[in-house]
Amino acid sequence: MEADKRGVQRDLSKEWGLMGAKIKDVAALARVSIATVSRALGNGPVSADLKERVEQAAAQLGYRPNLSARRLRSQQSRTVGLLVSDIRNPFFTAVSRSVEDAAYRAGMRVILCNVDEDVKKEAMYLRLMQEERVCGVIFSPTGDTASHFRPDRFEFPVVMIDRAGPPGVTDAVVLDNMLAAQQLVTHLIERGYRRIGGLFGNSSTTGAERAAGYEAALMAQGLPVAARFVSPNVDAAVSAVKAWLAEPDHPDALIASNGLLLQGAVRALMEAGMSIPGDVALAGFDNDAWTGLVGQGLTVIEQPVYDIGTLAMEMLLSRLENPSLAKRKMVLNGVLLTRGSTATKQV
Amino acid sequence: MEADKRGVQRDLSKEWGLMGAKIKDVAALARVSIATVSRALGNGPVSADLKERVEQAAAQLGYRPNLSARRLRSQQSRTVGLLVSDIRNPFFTAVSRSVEDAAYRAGMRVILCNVDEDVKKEAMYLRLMQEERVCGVIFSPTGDTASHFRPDRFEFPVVMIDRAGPPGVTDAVVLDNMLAAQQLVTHLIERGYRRIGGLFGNSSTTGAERAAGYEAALMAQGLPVAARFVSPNVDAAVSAVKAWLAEPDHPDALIASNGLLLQGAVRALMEAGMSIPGDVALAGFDNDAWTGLVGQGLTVIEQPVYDIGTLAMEMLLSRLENPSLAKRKMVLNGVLLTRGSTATKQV
DNA sequence: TTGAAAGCGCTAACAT
DNA sequence: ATGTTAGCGCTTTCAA
Repeated sequence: MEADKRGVQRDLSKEWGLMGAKIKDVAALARVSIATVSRALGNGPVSADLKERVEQAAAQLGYRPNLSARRLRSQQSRTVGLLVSDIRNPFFTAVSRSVEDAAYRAGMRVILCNVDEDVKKEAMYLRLMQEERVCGVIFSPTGDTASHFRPDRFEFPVVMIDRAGPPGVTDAVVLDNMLAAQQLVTHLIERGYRRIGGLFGNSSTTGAERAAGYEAALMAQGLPVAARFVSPNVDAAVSAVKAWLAEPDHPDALIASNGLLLQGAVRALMEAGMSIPGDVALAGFDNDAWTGLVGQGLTVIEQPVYDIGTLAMEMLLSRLENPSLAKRKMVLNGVLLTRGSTATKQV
Repeated sequence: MEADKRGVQRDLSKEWGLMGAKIKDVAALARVSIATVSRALGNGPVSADLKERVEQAAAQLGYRPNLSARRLRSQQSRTVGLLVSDIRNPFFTAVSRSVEDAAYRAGMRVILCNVDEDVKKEAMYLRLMQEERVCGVIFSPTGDTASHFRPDRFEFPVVMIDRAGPPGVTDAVVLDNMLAAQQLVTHLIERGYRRIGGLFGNSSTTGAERAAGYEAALMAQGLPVAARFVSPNVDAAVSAVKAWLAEPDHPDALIASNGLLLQGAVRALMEAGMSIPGDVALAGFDNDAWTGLVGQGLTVIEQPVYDIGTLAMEMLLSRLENPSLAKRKMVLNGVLLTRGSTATKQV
């Protein structure tokens, strides 16, 4: 033991930033026990001079604690998982930034997983979250996962974002989708449009809710309903809208239920040589950066993206502190941004 | 606060019932040794019937191996880190998707970290990568990190993407930035533009290289050089371009060195009431989805985004297999997509 | 305040 | 082919 200590010290003092130093190397160099090192680097009670010695030794060795060992021993991962349905959707990148900010403020790490609207990947990632023993997961469920989700199968609490399941199953932070869609439709009606088509994602509760709001608003005015459901990606929207526009009595206004579909709608209209709003008015969800740059700008419902992430994280932390609390669903409101794409209809 | 967090963990395990089954529980239920369980679930030599029994027991208990324990014991994380400079930049989300695809094909996980063009965050994440004991890191360095980077301070190999440091320091996959910028400038000259301004990111080698190509192409033709450098974000570009346009002899064409700056330029032009390309022609980098939707479309250099991620991952894997290989830099070529924003100048 | 020692859950030598 | 056992690097009792 004595010999060991001296030997280590000799070897290490030569090296300037020896890689792969372990806690016992630091202990040897600082001539303290490994327990003292652990306490000095964590927040245990250590005398000032020992703490100083330990920190110096750690710095000299370039010591970095092994997180696997730490997590195994302490049984805490201080990590939350974030499963987003599609990383290419700016809505989710914005949310993930705020989740990460909030997590770091709370001293937690984030594992960001891109489910890519793929149920298999989603299941795989949920399994991974268990294997990583995360404290909790913020989750935007794909397809009908939201309705089938069994939180009792997981050892961590889940906060759903953007898409929620049945009430009382998990916590959730969502937009008031029905209201938002109604606002959009009402706005189009006020601007003089009567044949209003709706393009919705076919793989989320969000799409369904927005479709419901769309229908309700139209039926309240006795106007015809024409909702179409497609995969939530640009290409699917392009084909759907192109086909639609080729029909004789196509809509004179369109709403798209997320940023990707909205983008597809714009492309389809452009490729069909139609003007916005001259031939077809257009409105949608998500105030993605580009929506202000197309034509006279696109009218959209802006979601409070940053708040959604922050609130989801807060909800998760409060759930961790108080697991027995009743499940909560937080409903936020979007803001209608009126732009040129829904200018008053010219007759 | 500290006690709170520890308390939280204890409560959780009780509250969520299902105390995670461990390998010894599976062993007990299957009436085999824990080593047999480990082998049966991994790929050790196990007889068919025991393997069957183990798998059944594991399924029955909902057993999930503890990755921290596995990694600690096996001394390998099978994880690569991916540090991107800005997750809001579609270039990086596209790259991250391909990195992830390639990683999973190789049986590895990815930790995606958003550095947010912040050197402090970057240093923090590099530290984290060490603590996670990742096998390697794919890294888009911020600011002048690329030139100062000391790979010998890290225990893992690094492949830089998008931005490379001095030759021979790390592996890298980059675009031929000089050539691409020259192509853009040459194209504008051919289309009749003579006062060509350049807007470049001030915090990356990429911006600098593209500026160099821009200057070279102009000087070769004896045309005036007017390069400006700004933070690589939309708002900075908007202010810079607005101020520029207010000057008496402002450019009649502009190139922007990435998708974010290009977006800012479009906004500035629109807000200044200027037409593209009538008042000012515009071209840039990155074929982001929206660039085809603005006006008559924006002329851009398209990067092989998916390939960049795939190649970076391949390079990392080959480096892991053969650490002593000489450092390699792979240079890819962009493709010029000509669109309406650089239509021939009208006199 | 400090140190010795017992594991966290798992894999891999080494036995059988 | 299967079981026994020794740790991986760390945190955290328990003593002193």
